[in-house]
Amino acid sequence: MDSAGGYDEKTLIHELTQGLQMAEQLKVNLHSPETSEFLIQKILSIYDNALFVLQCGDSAGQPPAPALRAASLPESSISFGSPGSDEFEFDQPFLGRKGEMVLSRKRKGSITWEDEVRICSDNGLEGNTDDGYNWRKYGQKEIQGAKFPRSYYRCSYRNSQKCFATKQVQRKDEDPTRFDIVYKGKHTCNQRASPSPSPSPSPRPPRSPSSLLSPSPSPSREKHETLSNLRANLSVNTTDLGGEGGTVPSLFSFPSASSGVHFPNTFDEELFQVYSPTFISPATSEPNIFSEWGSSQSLDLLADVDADFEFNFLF
DNA sequence: GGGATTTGACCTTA
DNA sequence: TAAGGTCAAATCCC
Repeated sequence: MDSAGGYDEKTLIHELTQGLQMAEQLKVNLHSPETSEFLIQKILSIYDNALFVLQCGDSAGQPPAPALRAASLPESSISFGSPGSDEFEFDQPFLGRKGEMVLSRKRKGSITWEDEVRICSDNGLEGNTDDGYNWRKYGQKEIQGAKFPRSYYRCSYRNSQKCFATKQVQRKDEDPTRFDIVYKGKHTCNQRASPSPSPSPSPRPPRSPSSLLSPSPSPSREKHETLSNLRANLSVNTTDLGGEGGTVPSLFSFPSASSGVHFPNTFDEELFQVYSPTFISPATSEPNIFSEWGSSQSLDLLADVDADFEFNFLF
């Protein structure tokens, strides 16, 4: 159970502490323009949220809708693995949100980033984890130790545009209103780049309430509405990120970084070149879904970052 | 009829 | 060898 407030005093202190840490990291990383820019974005975001919390309190028991907040990166952990592969493999075992080691049989290599999405069930959006992309479900699997099955989705444009992005959606055991969404691979399709109506395949709504894990693809207009609804009802849980164990800070987590953010030489450039257009710059006409994911997004770089990266992210 | 979902079987990896 | 991930035939829905 989350802290009832979500954004209580403790959280506020945590936010401010994070901001302080980010400022320190900024001081260390002034030589890197990209890193500096990123850290500035994060600091602004953190303090923006802190102010918002102070101003608005916690009337709804949930963080404020983050859509307009300075956001840059998805609430998530991102795992980087071996380079040069366009296959979307899996991340490393990682520390869970409560600090426990998540044992998984995931494959090494490639990039994943994980999001925890809370879906409110009182507005008909339950199970709608639409993130602006069109996904096609290709599998569902019972996962050991998990109460709910995991659903597997791939980009609807896998064939037509050779877009090999995939995602996994897992309803959380402890809170069925929340979903862990693990994105794998990159979108090479144009479905978010162009605001024109969605090309075939024509989307359709979920066929039944049982498809709670099926994000319903929708036409762009409906998608906008859906996103608007999500914006108002989607929250990203950050309260238990590193909460109890404290080993997974809600902002940065670098395995080898003791005090400051340290980007491997090839990493920071790749990261920012790749992510900036998507996560930081609201350049696209489509709503930047990642910018809606809240104020306290984290970017956890958890896996092997000792290799050169050749990834090209095209969202 | 075409496209999406379901689901059991098969494949891959640790 | 077990578990996670993917395939593909069957089924459903518009």
